[in-house]
Order: sequence, then C-alpha cells, then structure tokens
Amino acid sequence: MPELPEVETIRRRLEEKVIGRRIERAVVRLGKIIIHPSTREFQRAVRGEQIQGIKRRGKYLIFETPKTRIVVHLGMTGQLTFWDKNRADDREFQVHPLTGLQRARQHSVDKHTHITLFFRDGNALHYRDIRQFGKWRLYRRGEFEKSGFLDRLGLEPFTPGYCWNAFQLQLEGRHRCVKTLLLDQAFVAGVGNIYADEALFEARIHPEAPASSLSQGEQKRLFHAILRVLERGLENNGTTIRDFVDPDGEEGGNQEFLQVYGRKGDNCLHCGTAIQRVVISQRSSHFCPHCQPAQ
DNA sequence: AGTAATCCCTGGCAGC
DNA sequence: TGCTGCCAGGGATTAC
Repeated sequence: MPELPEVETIRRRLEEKVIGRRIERAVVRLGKIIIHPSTREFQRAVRGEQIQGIKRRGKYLIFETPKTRIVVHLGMTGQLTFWDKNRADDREFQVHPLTGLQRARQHSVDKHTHITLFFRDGNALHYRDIRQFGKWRLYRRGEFEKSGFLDRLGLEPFTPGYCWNAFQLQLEGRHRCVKTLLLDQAFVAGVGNIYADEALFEARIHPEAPASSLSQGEQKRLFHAILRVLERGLENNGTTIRDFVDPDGEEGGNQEFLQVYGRKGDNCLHCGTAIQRVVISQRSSHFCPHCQPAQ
C-alpha cells in the first residue's frame, strides 16, 4: 500500500529515468484505470508529449508535460517500473516467501500490466496493478489548476503548510476517532494505514481515542510523530509489505523498522506487552495497550 | 456538513 | 489435490 514515503521514493527514482523522454504512444490494456477523461482522449493527448517534471501531492504523482498533467494514484498495488530497451527482462517475477511480493528488476507485459507509455527512444514505463485500485487521470495543462482536484487534500507534510497552527485547526471539532481521522486525506495528505498506526504508537495515543479528546500535549506529540515516521520511511526507501517496489523493482527497507503495524501478538519493542489488533472503520489497527492506553 | 457504510479487485492462505 | 471462503485496503460513492 503505497503511502507518502513509497510514492515519494518512486517519484525520485522516476525523475532520474523519465524526465526529458517523449511519449511515442500509450498502450492501455485495462480502460477502467483511466477515469478522466477517457482512454481514447488520454491516448490522443499524451502522444508526442515530453515529460518535463514529476511532482507529488499526498499519494498522487503528477507527470508534467507541456500540454498535460497526468495524475496517477497507485491504489493498493500499483507499480510503476521503467523498462530499459538495453536490459533483458527477468524471466519471471520472484515471489517473496514471507510477504508474497511479486518483484522483477524489469518485466515484460503480463496480465496485470495495464498501461505502458512507450517513449520515442525505445524505452518504456510500465504500470502494473494487481488489485486494480489505482487510477489515472489526465488534465489539459490549464484545466488542471482550475479543476481543484488536489485542493481537497489536507496538510502536506514536509512543506511550510504543515505547521502546528494549521494542524490544531484541522483537529478542531473533529469527533471521529483519531485513527480514522489520520486516514482521511483531507486531514493530512499521504498518511495511510501503516504510517497512521506507527505515528499513533510514537505519540502514545490509543487509535480509538476521539480526536476531540486529545490533550494539547497529545496533539503536539501526534503532530511531530507523523513527521518522524514518514521521514524514517523515506530514509529507508519505503515500506514493503506486499507490493511496493521502486521503478527498478527494488523493495523498500522500512518494514524492518515498524514498531506496531503487522506485529499482532509480538512484544512491544518498548515495554514487551503483546501488540493488539483491532478493526477501526474497516481497517486493521495495531497498537500497544500499555504504551497507548485507552482513556 | 460531518460521519459511517459499501463497493471495487486479486492473490494468498486456512480449512476441509 | 482442489475447492471454498475469507482477508487485505484507498478512495469514490452513497446513505444517513
């Protein structure tokens, strides 16, 4: 499940690989991935366009070309991998014995490769997405700002907008439980299930605590913990549980540093208590009942 | 308006 | 061995 650190890792690697390349044509094998405007329009619009930049907002990647903005959300299992014409494809995906991750340094088109951007120089960019939750949108350059598509997203970590005042303001009058709020992209953009659990552990806050019940001190701890866990994820090139690979098919390393996520029944690294798992709004939540006591 | 529930989708796995 | 049923989960949509 690519969250901010995974998407940013992909963005950085892709930047090195695709900036300056010109799109010869787009092959779309699963039309429903492109939800705006239409597959045909998309293919027409990107033909001949040169990729000039790649931006990120929350979990969205934005490919910039002179006439368009291509907005990609990887959903749960989306992978963007560069296909180098001078490199041989791996014969098959290696499946990680524990995580089930399907990984290849470079792969040819398989049944999950839904979109390929072929570049004029003979290289390509593959989009592979097993669960098909990912979505691509295309906007004309001028239309993109006007669409306000990214405006509904909340605070962006690592930018001046992510400040203590704004954070407090966002928390005001929110009665939902804090874990649910963390998953809401209109609150803080880019936080998903893994980093939400990790941040709550670091801030020593029970995931089911109502957001409005947090003390000033807890709010402050959460504000800083979000940044810390995202930063650590970034330093380790993302967290690979099942599907995350960078454009070279490389896994992240942050799974080694997770303190609660996926550790149900294991000992808390801080106090030794068994980590618990509960379901909060259809999502699994992991926490230490001793370090993160309910009110 | 704010919040909660439903749906989409596949592969892996437990259980029989 | 092979089948069935369940689970993971981001976000758009719908319902309240």
